[in-house]
Amino acid sequence: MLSGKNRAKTAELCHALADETRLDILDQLKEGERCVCELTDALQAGQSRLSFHLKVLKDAGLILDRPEGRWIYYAINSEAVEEIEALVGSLKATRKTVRPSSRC
Amino acid sequence: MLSGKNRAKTAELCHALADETRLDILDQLKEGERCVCELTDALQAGQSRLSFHLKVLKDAGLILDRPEGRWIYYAINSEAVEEIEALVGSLKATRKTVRPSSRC
DNA sequence: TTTATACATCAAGAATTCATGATGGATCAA
DNA sequence: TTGATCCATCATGAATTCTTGATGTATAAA
Repeated sequence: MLSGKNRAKTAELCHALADETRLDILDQLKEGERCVCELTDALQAGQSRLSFHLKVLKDAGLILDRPEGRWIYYAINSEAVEEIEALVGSLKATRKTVRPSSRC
Repeated sequence: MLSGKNRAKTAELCHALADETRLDILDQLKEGERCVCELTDALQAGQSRLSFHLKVLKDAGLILDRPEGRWIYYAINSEAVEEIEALVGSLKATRKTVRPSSRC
């Protein structure tokens, strides 16, 4: 069951994935880590806009950052992707039986 | 890669899952189909509020509805859950290699 | 036919999210 | 030290989402 923290965590993770710009970012990161300026080039998006979306992804735990000199490299956190995959999978119906009761 | 329609579809499905009320609904439907009035009882939520969220879930294809007399029974669409599970899974990093180039 | 129930939908406002441009800190090169 | 680059963050407004209460339709019971 999705109770308490799981439900909130699932909502947060799904919200992070519920935006095309963020999905584009993740698609780029699938190829390997990237810094923000590379992403602005690849995605034709403004810097502050990408920073905003990167923060959403990072707060949700979906990406990791690694500062190096002037740059900050972002990479997918595969553990988090697997976590949300499992949470989503847990939504599948368990019973195939007909409804148990009707009280309306 | 998440290109075009897949990206939009993923965003829509994830958006549908990015709300605690809707996750609560799905959690109820895991036990079997339910009508709206049963959900209002179980979730302590107003009827128009549930109708709103049920519509979001239905538009995304995550639930199916079956009218019967005065009632409308909703049920999880397991195919859609599996679809989004696969789409989310496709976000996992493919390369483990170090970044290929730096041009900033 | 009248009344009650189940549900969708609408209208209005509150809350949240997103985009854009500006500002500032940190790092590095000159 | 000066200037340039990379990035986060802030401020503002636009857009979207969510909640609530009201209205309307269909079904079924009285």
